[in-house]
Order: sequence, then structure tokens, then C-alpha cells
Amino acid sequence: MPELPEVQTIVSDLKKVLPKLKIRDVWCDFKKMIKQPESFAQFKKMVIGKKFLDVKRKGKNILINLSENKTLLIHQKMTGHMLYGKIDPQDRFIHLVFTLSNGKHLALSDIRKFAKVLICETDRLDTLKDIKDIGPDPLDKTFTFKKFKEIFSKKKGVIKNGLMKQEIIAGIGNIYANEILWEAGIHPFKKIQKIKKEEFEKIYKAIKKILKQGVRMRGDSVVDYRDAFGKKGRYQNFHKAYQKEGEKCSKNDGGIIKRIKETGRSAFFCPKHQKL
DNA sequence: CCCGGCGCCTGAGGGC
DNA sequence: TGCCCTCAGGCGCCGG
Repeated sequence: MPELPEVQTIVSDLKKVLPKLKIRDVWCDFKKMIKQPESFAQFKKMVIGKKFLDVKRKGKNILINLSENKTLLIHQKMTGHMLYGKIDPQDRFIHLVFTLSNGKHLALSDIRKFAKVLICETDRLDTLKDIKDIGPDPLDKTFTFKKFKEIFSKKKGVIKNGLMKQEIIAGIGNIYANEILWEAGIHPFKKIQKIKKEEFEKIYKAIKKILKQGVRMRGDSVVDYRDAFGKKGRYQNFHKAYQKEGEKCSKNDGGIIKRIKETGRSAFFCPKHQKL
């Protein structure tokens, strides 16, 4: 499931190959994924002939900046991922394909069809809910401890849910939330209001450390994530908590990783060193 | 306003 | 073998 490191990997890949190429054609077999403009015919008209200028990320959103003041926003949701290169026409999970001026393709593969795509005027991007209603990016230089603590100390609920709320902080999903809290030594269900300053410091450091590590490993392919060239990431080999239920905590503290389901999501943690 | 729960989707995996 | 159930979880939406 693409979270910040997976999205960042795709964005870096695409940034290397897309700029200066043009869109020759576009094909789609699941038009529902296109949220804006209204019809696929309009979408097609808006992108054909446009040139790729830049590729960016905001939270889990991929922003592909095109010529003539257009930006493609892509959210990969659970199983979506962008692919660049020669696309296998037999691949039934590919639902959107751009044919590029160099003869290659840019495609969106998505088993579960949750991904969404939209076009926005570049200078109106900030008016989009997807952009304006999300919190700061945890890897941004301006995301300081002061800012982190300031944002979180106002929030209610438990820490793991807070970390996963995009309107508070943008980019963290279930895998990294579990890993961050394992690293920080904080129980996933600890109430935000009960978290002390030193604990906030540990969480802050863990956010930076774990997300950077995820980026370095080119993402987490525990399910079906691939980079823009179809290669797996490596972060799944470094999980300490996520999907480690029943295993010994790698801190060797005698804890056995426990799993608790709440509101559809699994929390994984070590009951020994992650205290409430 | 906030919180919980459901719907969107489909493949994998377990039980029988 | 094959059917059916559950699970995976990002996020929009709805209702209490």
C-alpha cells in the first residue's frame, strides 16, 4: 500500500524519465477512476499534446505537472502504482495508459481499482481538497519538532490513528505507523493527550528515521507495490512490528509482537517496550 | 463537530 | 477441486 516512501520512490523515478516527453494518446478501461474532468473524452482532450514538465509529491498524492497550466493528480490508494516503460498488453490490472512521444508508456496498474486520477489547473492546485486539506509533509525541512508537537498536542484520540490521519500529517499509513511506534517505544493506542514531551520527541525522531529508511529501501513491497520500473522495494525485509504477530520482538526484550484489530486496521506492537 | 462503520474493489488464503 | 468466507486498509461518505 503506497505510503510516503513508496510514493516518493515513484515520484523520483518518474522525475528522471518524464520531463520533456509529450503525451501522444491515452487509454482507460475503468473510467470511474477519473474524477475530473467529467468525461473521459474531455480528459483525453486535456492531456493529449501536453508536455511533462515536472513530477512532485504532496502527502500520498503524485503531482505530474504538464504544460499549459495542467497538473495530473494521482492517488494510488491501496494497490495502485505507476509504471513506466513497455507495458504488457495482457496485464489486466493496468487501467490507464498514456502513450508517450518516445514510444514508451506511462501506466497506472491497480488490482483493486481504488486509485484516483484528476486534472487540475496548476495555478489552482491549492484549492483542491486533496491538497489544501492535508497536513504538513513529515520529510519537509519545515516539519520541525516544534511544529509536530504543536499540531499533535491539540489532537484527541490515540496516537496510531493520529499518525495515519492525512489532515494532521500527510503520508503515513498503517505499515509505517506501526513501525514508527515500535521504534519510538510508544503503544499504538496511547492517548495523544497523555503523551509527554520526551515521548513526542521519540515519536518525532522515529517518524524521520523510519520514513527516510523507507525511502532509502525504495519502499515496502509486502503486498504488491512496485517502483515505476516494476521492481520491488526492500523495506518489507526490515519490519519490526508490521505482520510480525507471534514473533519475538527484535529488541530481545522478551516481548512477543501482538496484533490488535481496531476499525478495520491491525495494530502490531511489542507489549514489553511499547507502553501505554 | 467528531466518531464509528460501511462501501468501493479484488486476490490470497483458510476451512470444509 | 471448488466454494465461501474473511482479510488486506486508504479514504469518502453517511448517520448518530
